[in-house]
Amino acid sequence: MNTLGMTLAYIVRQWRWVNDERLKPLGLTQSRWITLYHLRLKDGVLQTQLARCVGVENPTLVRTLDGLEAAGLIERRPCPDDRRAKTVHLTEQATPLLVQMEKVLDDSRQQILTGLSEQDLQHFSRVMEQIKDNLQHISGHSHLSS
Amino acid sequence: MNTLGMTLAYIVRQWRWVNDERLKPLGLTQSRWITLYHLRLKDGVLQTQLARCVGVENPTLVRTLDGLEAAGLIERRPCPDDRRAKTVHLTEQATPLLVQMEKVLDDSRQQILTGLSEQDLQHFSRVMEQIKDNLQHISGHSHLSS
DNA sequence: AGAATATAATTAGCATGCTAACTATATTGG
DNA sequence: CCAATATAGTTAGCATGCTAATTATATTCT
Repeated sequence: MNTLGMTLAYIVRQWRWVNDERLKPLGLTQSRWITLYHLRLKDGVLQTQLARCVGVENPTLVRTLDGLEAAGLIERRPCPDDRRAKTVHLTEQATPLLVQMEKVLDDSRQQILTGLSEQDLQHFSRVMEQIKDNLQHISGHSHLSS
Repeated sequence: MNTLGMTLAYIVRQWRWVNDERLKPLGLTQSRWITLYHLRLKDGVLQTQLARCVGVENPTLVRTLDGLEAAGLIERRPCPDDRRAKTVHLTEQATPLLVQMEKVLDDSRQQILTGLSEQDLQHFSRVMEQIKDNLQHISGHSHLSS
């Protein structure tokens, strides 16, 4: 029956668990890592834009950023063009962490996708994209930017 | 890069959102539905076994069952063989709901998987199973029973 | 210009996942 | 038989997703 959806949810939870476990020594969690990952691509974006990239709602990102700011890994600066807005920046302390983080998560990814050919993964990704499109069509929004 | 994992997580959240939205009129949520679904297959199981089927930890299930019990959809009964344990049972009030629920979620599923052939889905499921196996190998546990 | 509306960030509070620690009972080993 | 250990259910508290409502500032329309 709907085993597909349930299995998918289970995989996502397990994947997060593995990542969280391995990021613990670095003082990171998966949600923090994802945010840093997107920040590295677009340092200095507005929060709202960052939330879109990460694929979460604004209040969700606010809390993640609070944590990262407290940990000294990012900085929020007032946006000169718009006094409501803030831009988000990586700090220097973040740089070495990013490298280690990358390595840890590449390892995880490789282990998790062991035994799957490039072709398998391409097919899998195509199906995922179709499902994502269908969902966005249903729900109306289209959160994710990238 | 790790877009695969992030896309997967996003899909799961969106899927849940769609289901929750549509189950709202029935007073249900996805987690409650999943629990009822498994209960229908194995009415009268022990909580711990049910948690395994659902694929969540015991405390997570406890809270879901609290909600379902308060809504009059399930019943916890003391287990005659083991005074620590309880068995979980669907109530009569649950029966009509199960039918409606099933219909709602079949519709969702069909919409969400629109445009994908049987073959696509089989391939997709094979890859999912491989990923699940890899994750279970990494994390040591093997929560999910079915 | 000024009123109405829209947008950026935040706060508050809910849902659902988790681990750690507790209580009551079973089971096992000396 | 009884002490040590294991197991079933629960509680407490954290993480991370969400929506609704707030505050401050921009934008738009008359």
